[in-house]
Amino acid sequence: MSTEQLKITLPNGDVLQMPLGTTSGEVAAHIGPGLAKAALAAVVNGETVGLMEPIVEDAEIRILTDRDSDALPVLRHSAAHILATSVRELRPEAAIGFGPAIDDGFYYDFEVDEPFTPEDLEAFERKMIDVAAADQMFERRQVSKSEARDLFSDDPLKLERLEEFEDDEVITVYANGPFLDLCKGPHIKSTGGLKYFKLTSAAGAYWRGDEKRQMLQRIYGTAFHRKNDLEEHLHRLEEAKRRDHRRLGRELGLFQFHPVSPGAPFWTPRGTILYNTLEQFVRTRQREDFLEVRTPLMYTKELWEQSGHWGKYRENMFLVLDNESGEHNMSLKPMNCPSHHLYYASETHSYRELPLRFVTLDVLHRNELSGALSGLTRVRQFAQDDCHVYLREDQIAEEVQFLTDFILGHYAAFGLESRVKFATRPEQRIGSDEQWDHAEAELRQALESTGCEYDVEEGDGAFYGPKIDFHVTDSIGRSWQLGTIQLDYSAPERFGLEYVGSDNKPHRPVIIHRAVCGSFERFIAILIEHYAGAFPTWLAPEQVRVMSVGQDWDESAHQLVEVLVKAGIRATLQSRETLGYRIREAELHKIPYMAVVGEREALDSTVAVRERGKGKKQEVMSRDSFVSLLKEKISTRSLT
RNA sequence: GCUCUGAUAGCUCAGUGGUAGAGCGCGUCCUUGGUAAGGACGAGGUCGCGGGUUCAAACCCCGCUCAGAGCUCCA
Repeated sequence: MSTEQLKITLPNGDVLQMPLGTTSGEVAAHIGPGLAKAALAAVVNGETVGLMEPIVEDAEIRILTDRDSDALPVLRHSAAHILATSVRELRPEAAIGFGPAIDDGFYYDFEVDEPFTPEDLEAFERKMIDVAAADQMFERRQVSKSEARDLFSDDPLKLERLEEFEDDEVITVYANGPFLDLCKGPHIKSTGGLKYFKLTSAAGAYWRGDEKRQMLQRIYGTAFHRKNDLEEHLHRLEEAKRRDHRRLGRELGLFQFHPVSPGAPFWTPRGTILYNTLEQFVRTRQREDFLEVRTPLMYTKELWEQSGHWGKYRENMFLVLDNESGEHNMSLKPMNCPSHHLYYASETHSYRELPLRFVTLDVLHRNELSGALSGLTRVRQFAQDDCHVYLREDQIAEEVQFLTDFILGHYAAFGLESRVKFATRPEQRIGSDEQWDHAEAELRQALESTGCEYDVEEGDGAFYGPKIDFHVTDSIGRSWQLGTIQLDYSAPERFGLEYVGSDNKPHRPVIIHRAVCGSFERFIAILIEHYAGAFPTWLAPEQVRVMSVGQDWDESAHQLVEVLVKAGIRATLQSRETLGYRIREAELHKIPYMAVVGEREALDSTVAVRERGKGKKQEVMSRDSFVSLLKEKISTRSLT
């Protein structure tokens, strides 16, 4: 029997002739011994596969080494198996669930009687080192479903998964040493390929993510090809901890929480300045093109029935008892939309008036699950910079362009980099396919016309319409979803909204939901972490800390404070303790400017200015120059 | 909400079935300072709340509250 030849195309365009059934590992070896050694996996016709898998058709092939980010999930998935191998060795009674690679690493779920302790994790980690040292091969096998049933007869969770396959389906299993898993792979060659890894945490997780099913114990870990990458990753985690807004919020005295109102922040005087400054910034930017309205915080259920919230969102609403009827037939508002719709409907509108943009910064309440609350990023009471635009269909493109510029401009003011995502129809939705086709086309075209780059997220739209989501990346590379532009054809129907067209006939407007900050609370949390608490001058709760060298110069220092305050600058005097102590205190509180007054400065009306984080490098300037410098920084909202 | 972990001074945390500890912060006094901690003394705690076990509970057990991690990634 003559061997059939395969055409193997390499990334550089070279074509190799290899026999049918050649493995990608053999291809790598054919290219060179260096590559064979470095090879971890391969991409064959777009699919990531292990090196031992035979190639059965002509293929474009790319060998993955530790330089390819595509190779990381393979390593991490193998790390998950090595973890399970170790857990099975130390805790043989543990039933194995799933163990995939995830964005930052991997996890594996186990069903055990006793949850894992930190000591268990350490023991598993040590055992993983042994397993890696044993250099067990990852062997891929294909079996029938009934064979698989025998192989996994002791693994109830695997058996459950197995039953979801067709009876004649070929099942792939992977074995390394004593450990066998139902797994499509691919994996690295052998356990020895795992060198730089760490188990990070353990927590409960529902079997198959279903809260009605049993709780398994999940172990999280991460793994990298290179030591440097692991160290960088761990360093990033440390850095995130250092910048945690909950910690900085306490240290800098910005906000507090109290058990008597879970999920609702208390803003301190400093935090309130920060909040108000942000709010004022938002108001200033919206003064010309938006109409701010204040609306009630509480509504009867009739409104929520009309908006659809009573049916779909009631679990998240704080219902209020009406003493007269004895019923919970009112609710604090979780969103502003219905009140804006009501206001729109209260007058007859001409097509000439549109677009109309109503903005409300009121307090909203949403009853989030207690376990979901977290600092300022997930709260029960917050305020959105919430806007609803009422417009004609022919205005959509122009409006989306306007709003997109507006939103991106907001993030740029804080030095936040942004990314745009276009989210299309979700599975659960209202409205006909024709409506969706139309809405998506409109929105996409509008987005195209802005010229900004965007990713498409299929199925991620709101149930009433497609949307554009705005994500920002903070200074340590974490991504946050903030702003949104959502097209809504449904609410105008529900609320019977109309405008009078040039034909003197009623027409239905379209609504765009728009938020920029998301919520002020969350946005402030992001700012705190982004700046690590060192706010630019215009945002800093205290902008200048004035200190005298000694009490003899207190009077002079006090005069400087008065000049600064009169100029609208947030300045305070600190004259106790030694100068060194006060400098340290001001640095730790991340106050942008320290202004020192001593004999020299008092005599010629100057001030010695020290900038936060710049150490001893100081500049002596006239008091007028200092005031001008500060005014310039503040009015331009300088980020430096 | 569910699983696990935790809750001790304003903050960060140590600690033990038998009298409550440190550092920082705070107060008073001394020091009168030139750019990241001057010194002395002192005040401050129903050890989260409620029950139980015990001669004795802040410590052991149960419940509650609040907080933290996780509960989307699918052989």
